[in-house]
Amino acid sequence: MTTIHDVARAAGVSISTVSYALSGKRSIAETTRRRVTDAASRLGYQPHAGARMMAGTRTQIFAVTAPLRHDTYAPAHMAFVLAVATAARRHDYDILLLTEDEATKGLSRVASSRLVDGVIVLDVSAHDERVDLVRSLGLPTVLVGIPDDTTDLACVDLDFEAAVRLAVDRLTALGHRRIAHIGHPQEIYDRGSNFPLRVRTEFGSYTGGLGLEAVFVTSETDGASVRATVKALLDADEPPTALLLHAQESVQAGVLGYLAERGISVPRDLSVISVGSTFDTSRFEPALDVIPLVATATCDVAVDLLIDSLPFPPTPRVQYVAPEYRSFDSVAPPP
Amino acid sequence: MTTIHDVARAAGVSISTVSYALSGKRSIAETTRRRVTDAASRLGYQPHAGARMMAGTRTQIFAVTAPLRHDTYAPAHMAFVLAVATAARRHDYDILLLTEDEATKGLSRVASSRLVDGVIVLDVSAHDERVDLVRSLGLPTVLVGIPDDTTDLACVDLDFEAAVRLAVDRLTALGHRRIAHIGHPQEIYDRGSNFPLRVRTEFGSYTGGLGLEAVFVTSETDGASVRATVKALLDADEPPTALLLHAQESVQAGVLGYLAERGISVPRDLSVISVGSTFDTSRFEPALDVIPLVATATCDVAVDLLIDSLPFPPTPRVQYVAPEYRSFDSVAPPP
DNA sequence: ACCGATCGTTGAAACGCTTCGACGATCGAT
DNA sequence: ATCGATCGTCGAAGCGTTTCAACGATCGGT
Repeated sequence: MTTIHDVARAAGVSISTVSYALSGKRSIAETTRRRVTDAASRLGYQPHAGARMMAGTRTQIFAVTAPLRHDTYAPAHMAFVLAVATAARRHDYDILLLTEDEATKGLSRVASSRLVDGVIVLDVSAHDERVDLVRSLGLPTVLVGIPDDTTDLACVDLDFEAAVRLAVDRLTALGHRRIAHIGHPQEIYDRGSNFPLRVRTEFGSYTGGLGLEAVFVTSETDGASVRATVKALLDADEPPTALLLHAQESVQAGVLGYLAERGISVPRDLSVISVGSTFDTSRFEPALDVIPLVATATCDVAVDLLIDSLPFPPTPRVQYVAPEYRSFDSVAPPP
Repeated sequence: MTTIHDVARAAGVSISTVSYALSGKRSIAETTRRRVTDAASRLGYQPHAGARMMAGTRTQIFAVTAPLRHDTYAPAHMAFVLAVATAARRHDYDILLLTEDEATKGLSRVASSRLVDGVIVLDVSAHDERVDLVRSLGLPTVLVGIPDDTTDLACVDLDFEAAVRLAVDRLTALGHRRIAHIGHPQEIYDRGSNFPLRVRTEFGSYTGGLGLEAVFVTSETDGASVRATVKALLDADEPPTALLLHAQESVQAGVLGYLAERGISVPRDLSVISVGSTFDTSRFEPALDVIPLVATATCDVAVDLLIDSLPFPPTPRVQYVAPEYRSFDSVAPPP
């Protein structure tokens, strides 16, 4: 292993000069700096992580806690973890993965052992046990997702409310007055899951404010339930002319399958928009207009927030990421 | 932050006594040990990770590299990462997640900065660029999956060959003589993906050795291709009486869907076994007998191998995890 | 030609831990 | 009673880095 001593010797300077030359924390003559960086890269010098943690104030590691609940959609989950890792690497940070059963114990442990400089908390639910913990830990932390009580917390999330309004506006602009929102299984709402609730609530109040006829329905995820849900919706006296989907991939696919089966054409007979989806709706048959939940967008913001505040906790705030509408021609004026 | 000094003062002993009492590396009088451990837990003492790395030889961190290819099945991927993390925690190890674009650069970095004590390489393919790297790094490493050239490497994987034999034996015992193996898309085999090839090869040679009529077919993952593949199989002159499935979840579901559509009853008309699957085949309709690829089983072995060898690289070897047959009544004698 | 400021560089301290060598006390064997 | 071995404890060195205080050299202003 090559140490800072080796580099110093090779460059013919003292170790402090090497340290300053590489960190840029003091002015160093350009020629000296070159000699040092050359020697360093020639020897393949990498500072000893432990020594750096010990002497400096940074560990260059973030902890990420990402609970895997039984109804977690693994691809999205993975995408968020990866997005955090990628964003962190851009700032020379590595990611320490804390598993669910370690969510609290693990956080305390890495905090008091000074292993990490900060924490990214993923998939935050309305009442999340990790929230109180990070508050008490005083470790720089950013939450991805918004809990009920955001006191003292820095949170980042897609602006689901704006996303709903964006979708509804698009539909009303085309003349739709009767819109149905198909959501997640009931259990999700009961448990206080974060954004499904926010979507549902905003859908209710925004359409209400506009004087629209709006219906909200939950649906279990199995094929039969999905079909039954959509059937009930379409067989009503005054069926909706547009659907706002916020549910898992298989459910949305199931809805489209059932529509095709009944010979209902999208968007001619019925307009459909997918909101807050983490998967690719352009590969559906037919492709669906979508206001996606983009892992990279959200996680980039979260990591930037954390980096900027170091070594202190970020200023408490709720940072919304603006929604973006992606059109694949699944909406049209009502028939 | 409470340091070893604080504990020493509280317990009325020297810091070296604290260190020995907590590590157990020298004999300490029982009463002294008690005083120390009491003080430590009372003060909530956690050794400083950096200091420990610096002084000791262990960092208590493993790196995990888990590339996310475009055809990676995310739930399985996640399950393996989690399984490694969980197994590692049992030995007081944390997991540093290396993302795909960092697969090689990241490995070198954590190696030369002495950030990790070892590496777990997940989802190894036949010709994996990470393999040469870990060989040259000399860092204790265990691969999950088996590359073509295993020289100097410690590898762990399900015994896919034995799994195939187990499945075939089950079928022949019931009297089946014509078995078809539906595999992954052609691309997967072309790329040299590891276990799909091993399954295909063993299926060919084992059924050949038994004098069975065996067919191997690939299938793209879209619904139409799956249906076409199965149709061709069943419309042959002498159609198979049993299917051995080794493909992704949607393909296996598609096969079952098409069978149902054609009014073919499993297992009355056709026996079906799923091999090396990472998902839950018992929730299929009908449920499928399966020889699963269990993430926890494999990763536990991998982590144990690594832990046991520390601080040296593990003895090179290929360690197979025995397959296990789980019956859900999807096989029966041929009609 | 001299003084103070600025610039580039250096030695040394400090970070918290592990571990080695040493030392007094205790004990069993002679 | 004496000696050697064993046991429990301790002081101090050392791990590789960052950073502070300090120092000589250079330079512009008088």
